[in-house]
Amino acid sequence: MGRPTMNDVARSAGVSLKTVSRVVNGEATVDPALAARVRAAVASLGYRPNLGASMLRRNDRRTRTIGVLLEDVSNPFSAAVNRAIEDESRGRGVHVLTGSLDEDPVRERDLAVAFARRHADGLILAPTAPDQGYLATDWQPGTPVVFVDRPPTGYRGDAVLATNRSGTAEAVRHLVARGHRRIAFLGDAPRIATARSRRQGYRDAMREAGLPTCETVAPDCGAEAATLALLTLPARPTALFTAQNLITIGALRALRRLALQHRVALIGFDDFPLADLLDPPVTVVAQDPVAMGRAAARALFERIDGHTEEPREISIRTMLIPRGSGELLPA
Amino acid sequence: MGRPTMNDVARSAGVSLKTVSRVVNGEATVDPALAARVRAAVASLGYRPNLGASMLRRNDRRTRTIGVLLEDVSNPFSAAVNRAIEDESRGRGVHVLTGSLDEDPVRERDLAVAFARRHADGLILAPTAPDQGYLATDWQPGTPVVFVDRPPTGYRGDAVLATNRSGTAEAVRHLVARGHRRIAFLGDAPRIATARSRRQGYRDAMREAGLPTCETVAPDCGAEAATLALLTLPARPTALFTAQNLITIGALRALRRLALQHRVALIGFDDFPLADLLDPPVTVVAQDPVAMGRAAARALFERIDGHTEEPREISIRTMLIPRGSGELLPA
DNA sequence: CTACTGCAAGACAACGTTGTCTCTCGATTC
DNA sequence: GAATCGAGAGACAACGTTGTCTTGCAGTAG
Repeated sequence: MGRPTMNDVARSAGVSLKTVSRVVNGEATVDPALAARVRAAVASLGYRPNLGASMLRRNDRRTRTIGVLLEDVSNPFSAAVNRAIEDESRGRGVHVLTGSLDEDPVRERDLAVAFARRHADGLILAPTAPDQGYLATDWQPGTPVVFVDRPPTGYRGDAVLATNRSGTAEAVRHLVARGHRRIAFLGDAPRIATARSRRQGYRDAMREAGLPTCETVAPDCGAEAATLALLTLPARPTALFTAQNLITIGALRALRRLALQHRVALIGFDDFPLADLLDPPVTVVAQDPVAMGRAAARALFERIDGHTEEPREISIRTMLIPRGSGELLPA
Repeated sequence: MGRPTMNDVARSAGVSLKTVSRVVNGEATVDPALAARVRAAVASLGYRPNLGASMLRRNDRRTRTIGVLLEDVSNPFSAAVNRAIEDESRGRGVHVLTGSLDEDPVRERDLAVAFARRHADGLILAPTAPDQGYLATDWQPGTPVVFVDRPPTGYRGDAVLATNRSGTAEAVRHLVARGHRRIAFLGDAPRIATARSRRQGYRDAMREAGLPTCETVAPDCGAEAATLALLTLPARPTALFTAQNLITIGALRALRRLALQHRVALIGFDDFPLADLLDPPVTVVAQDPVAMGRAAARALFERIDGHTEEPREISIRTMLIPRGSGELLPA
């Protein structure tokens, strides 16, 4: 004997199947006495409606589930986006299936397919594959996709992006204004869209100031080594811009190691907890992952509700938070 | 016209519905020529099986979905647990529905009910309600629940717990061994099970050493104020044990504010990023959230696979990581 | 040449629910 | 007092799949 069904409840209450359905769905056209009998039977049998079966039959064909694919739900940025999406979904009775991509294009595609099979009502995706063209065949046409953090390639959809380029340019100008002329940029591989935008911002500001650029690609795990190499150059930079969280932390370690943390300025992209408790406190270009998650969820739900305008690009402003490390003057 | 169904594929390939089903499910008893026709039709129509309908009819009645309810998927501990569960599920083709409870018992129950309606195959729960007795009526009997981080009350199930009590006692002994006699404990309200265990560990060690206890309940948001109050007492403690992440950080801020960070020792429960870059580096009792998530997921899958032994309690060892703040000597 | 075997493929019911149609019966209207 | 109406309740089909049973047909043995 599996779990009880509406039929079991109907038999137990001595009414028809359909009457149970009406009571369970709160339709008003049921005699209060019958409704009470039904509710008693529901309680005594421990009946619980089968959402899958109900979905199958209903006209709106909604599973009230969305898929969320982020870089890694355990990193602070993705986790905050994830949480904001959850909060935005809660009020609508929508639940969230999550997946971490770890920069793996195959996983991105596999999980998109898996969520499509589950008939998710929509997808929020921080793309990692070089191209999202596969969505045209693997994702259900007509079911909305909203991109977050990184723009899509080869597929059209709303995108919620931080002001990567202008935010970085602002930070570099901040360094220039304090007299720095040798400002190095440490960033991710240009394969990643956000890395490209931030690099552009750096170049914008350096060109404006008529300064030569100095760019390094720093792998997440090798950021400390890359920074050490940079800082032991003959004409070492007097300021660093680190274009991503893990790189910032690697750079901090390198500066600490060389006891240069009070002599070389540093601004990092993306805020992190305790940045203000370090010595010196770390100046950052803060993103607003909560606003990004919220905006993405809202855009998705608008589409799910039938909005059918041209895809939009929604910018979430970054904010320069001066704390000390970015205000150090050149030696 | 909605998305194509097996029937559409069958018509398009000129075969029966059932043959399509066989091909889609990879059954061997289909003529290769027919199978090829079916596959072509699947591709050309963009057919994607409806997992909900399939679930409904299949004998095993599995949704290949589990529910995960944690304190807050954006806090580093929960996020790491969440990620470990995801990794453990991936290989089994199981997807994860997540929810954040924010210490709200109502939300715990509501989300458990919602996941039950969705026929999740199992639930991993970090309980926040004072009692999980509701599961007996609201959760499907026979569908497994595994508890993580905190033990259940009023319901039996496997539980994966950190060594809260012994880990705390070890840390307090560490302080005692360095000559501290006035050691204060700052912890969460005793409503929370882990807070109680850690408090017990503190009492164990203090009694062992014959020292008087000094305990404060510090709300997450007011940890800094609570610490300030404690440190301005006439006979102020020479060492602090903070029983939780946010409290540790509040205490750090308070110590910094009073410029006591090099004079009052501090050990915190639960590690956090950058603890080693602070001044002084922060000694912690580290939990292993990845091991906890993994153990919980494995236990759940064993139950789903039919294991039916007595519920177990699985301990995940904490580890004292001496970094500096816990090795300061009393003034 | 007939009867039997085996296997591929189709017909049909069923999973648990909701949409639609029909029926009954009491209340309202002229 | 007969015709009309409305509302509550049930019968039945349908959603998209899979389990089971039946059919048809080729191959084999007697």
